[in-house]
Amino acid sequence: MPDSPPPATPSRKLDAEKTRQNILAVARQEFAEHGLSGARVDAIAARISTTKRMIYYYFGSKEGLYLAVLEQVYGGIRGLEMTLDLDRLTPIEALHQMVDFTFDYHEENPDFVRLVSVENIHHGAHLKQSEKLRNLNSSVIVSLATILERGKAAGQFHRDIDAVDLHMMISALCFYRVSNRHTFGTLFARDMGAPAVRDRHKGMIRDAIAGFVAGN
Amino acid sequence: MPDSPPPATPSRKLDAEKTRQNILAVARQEFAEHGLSGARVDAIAARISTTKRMIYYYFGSKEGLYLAVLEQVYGGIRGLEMTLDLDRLTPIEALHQMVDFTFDYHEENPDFVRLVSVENIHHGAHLKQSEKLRNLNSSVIVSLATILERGKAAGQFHRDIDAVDLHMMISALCFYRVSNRHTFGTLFARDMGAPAVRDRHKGMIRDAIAGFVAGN
Amino acid sequence: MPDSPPPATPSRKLDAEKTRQNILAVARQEFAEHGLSGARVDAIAARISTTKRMIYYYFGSKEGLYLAVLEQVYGGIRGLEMTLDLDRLTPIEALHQMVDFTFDYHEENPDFVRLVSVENIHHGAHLKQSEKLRNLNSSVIVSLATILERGKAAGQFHRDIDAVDLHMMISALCFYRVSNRHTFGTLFARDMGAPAVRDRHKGMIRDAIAGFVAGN
Amino acid sequence: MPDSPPPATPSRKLDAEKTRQNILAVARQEFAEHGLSGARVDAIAARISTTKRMIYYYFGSKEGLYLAVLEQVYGGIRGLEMTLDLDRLTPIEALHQMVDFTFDYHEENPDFVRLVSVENIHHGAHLKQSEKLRNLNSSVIVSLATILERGKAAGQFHRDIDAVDLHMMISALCFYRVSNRHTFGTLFARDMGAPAVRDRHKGMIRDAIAGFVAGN
DNA sequence: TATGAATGAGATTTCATTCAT
DNA sequence: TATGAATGAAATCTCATTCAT
Repeated sequence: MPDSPPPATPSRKLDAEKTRQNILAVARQEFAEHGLSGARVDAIAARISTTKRMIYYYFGSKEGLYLAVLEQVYGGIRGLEMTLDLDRLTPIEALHQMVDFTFDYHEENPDFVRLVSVENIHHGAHLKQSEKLRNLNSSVIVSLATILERGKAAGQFHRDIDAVDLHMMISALCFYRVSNRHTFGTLFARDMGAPAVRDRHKGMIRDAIAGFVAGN
Repeated sequence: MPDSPPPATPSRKLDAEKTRQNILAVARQEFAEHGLSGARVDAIAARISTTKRMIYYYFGSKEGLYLAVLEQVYGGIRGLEMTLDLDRLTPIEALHQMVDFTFDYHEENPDFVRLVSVENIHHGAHLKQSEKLRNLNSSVIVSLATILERGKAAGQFHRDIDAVDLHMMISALCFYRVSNRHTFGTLFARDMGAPAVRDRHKGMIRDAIAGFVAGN
Repeated sequence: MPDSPPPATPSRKLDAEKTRQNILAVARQEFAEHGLSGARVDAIAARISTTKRMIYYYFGSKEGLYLAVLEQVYGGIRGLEMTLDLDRLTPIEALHQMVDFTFDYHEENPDFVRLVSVENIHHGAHLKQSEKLRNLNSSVIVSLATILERGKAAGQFHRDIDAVDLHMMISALCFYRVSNRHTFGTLFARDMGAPAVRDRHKGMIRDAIAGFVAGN
Repeated sequence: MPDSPPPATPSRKLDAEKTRQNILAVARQEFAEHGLSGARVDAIAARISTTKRMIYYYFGSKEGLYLAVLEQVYGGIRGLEMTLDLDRLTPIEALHQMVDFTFDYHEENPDFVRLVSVENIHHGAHLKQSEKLRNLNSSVIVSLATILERGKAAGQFHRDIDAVDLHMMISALCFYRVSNRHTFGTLFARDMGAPAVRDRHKGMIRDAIAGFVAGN
């Protein structure tokens, strides 16, 4: 009785948070791998250290868990975007940096790409319904707007383009390579994961975007 | 009474084919709407005049039906691509035409876009497994290669680019707008379906591709 | 018009009988392989030259077909039994001959063995219901009775045994080897199909039966 | 109220095991009665207090359940065989005991006989696939080998016979009476279940085996 | 006589979720 | 807070049989 009483509330809370994160990490993989409908609560349960009941305890339902995954995953990229320090670079360098970041993030996070695809199959219903996600102010638009402004002021960019549209173009080029890797790769006999292909594509996209913004 | 008597013996066969096509059309919508896992055979059955049993009679399984849909849908775009007559146009006009076709096709066939997304969530497993689909050699690559060659010969294109890579860029820009419509539209408060937006994007993509291929 | 008009009714009938036999042969294999419940009408249909409809046309139902198979199969062994000519042999030789015939028939007709097993799983319901089968007078009992009588008269057999019981013993020993081949063979690591095993068993059974009937 | 309060925590686990056993017992009857293909999961469910869902919860599939039944049933006879204490008997008494045990077990457990027949219709596929069943080393072979050895040493047995072959003969004679009860009984107008018949057969088999092993 | 299409009924199996302790 | 057992509802799929011509 005198020795090692169970530590009080704080550790409990830590354990709880750890459990939550454990579930979330496994769920992310499952949802990314199989989609919302295709993922199995049982499969997630089988891979976590606690029991299936905890999923419902912490997240209420399969959809609740999916939403939490979505929030975590979008939070991740938004957080990283904010760490970009582009003001010290020239407009062209900053734009290259932006493209490189976007390219690398998609390349390195195929789960993110897949989850966004999944969410679009569901018409973005969960994203629309999540206050947290709707309020995610995307610093990337501000960053791009600043770059465009500075480039124009410097006489280097002549294209009249909206920052959101530019972001869409960059995203499209970086996203598709990963999202459509399997169909495109199969139909055109390309190994979309090969390093040489990746590097070539990165250069192409950088050039295309820079050339486009520069205008003529 | 005198007009349109039921056709004689062949009617049976026509009915069978009609039934098949009927199922296929409904299935396409369901799979596009809910994905492979999310689609319900019952829901498809409920929308056709025959019974659920017929689905299995004609397609063997839910996956067999999905595969048939995929084959039909890919066959559709490949068929249209072959009708493009670009040889009479200048290289620049031909490239514009190519972009316009690709843009319009994605814009007008969101089901195609969604089905391709769905297939990628499944790692392109069905596409890989279908001999019919693997043998679909895309005339679009030949067309693009010809355009690039002619443009270079005419001194109008300076970019050294592979036709497949160029096709990927065009596709990416046209696909993403539709595939990621919901998440992108929500996060950046854009109505991706608005005619004005559509026209602006079409111009942007045309310019970006033309500029890129021209090189500098 | 003058040349080769389709031959009239007789050929029709021959074709019909041929079709019937064709179906029957395939059905026998299917029922022997999978049992009554396990056999698939579709599988049988897929293997016959005519269509599935013919099965129902000729046999009425799956059960009707099964019954026809059963009748054919029992008719086969009963017919052969009647060709045995044992009267010219000594009682002991005749008994040996009887055992050899029974042994060989089971060994060479595993389908018969399997069908009888299947029918027993169904409590012999079809056999009981078939007038044709109930009326199959088994000459084997008469043959055995005669052998026993002659052997006793000759002072060679001392055992007081009923011909039906003797037939059961012979059948049991010959049937089990084939019917339980898979479980027995697996549990006791014996290859029940090996020629050496077969020959040894045949000798054993002959000896056991002869010894038993001789009495002591 | 005062008596038999529900047991505390372990009750859950006991209930689970009870549920499992309950399903197993009913399934045994169903599979014995209708075979693997003919048995209906619904029918099994209808006879137990819990729902059909539980069958899948505990056994995974219809085949899984069938396998569990098979393992239980084979375990049953093997377990009993091990309780035979034959060493204190004379070789001849021990052999009689062995035959009697085998005879009685088959007579009293027609479900076992039917299940073995069913499994043979399926080519022993499940037995072969079950590690548990493949590892059931049958003490009966050792017992028989010992009896044979002792009998020979005592100059009472002169037959050179393999214990496995001897086991096959005993099993065949005991198994067939039960397995082929319906067809044999019908074809030869014998009530195979009648006590008088049973006793006569038991004596016959005992004599036949003893006489065979004794040799002459 | 022959046939391809069709089908109702019911089979097995799956799944997210909740209960009892 | 935690857990193993349980479950209703619905999903996919199968099968012997019949229809329309």
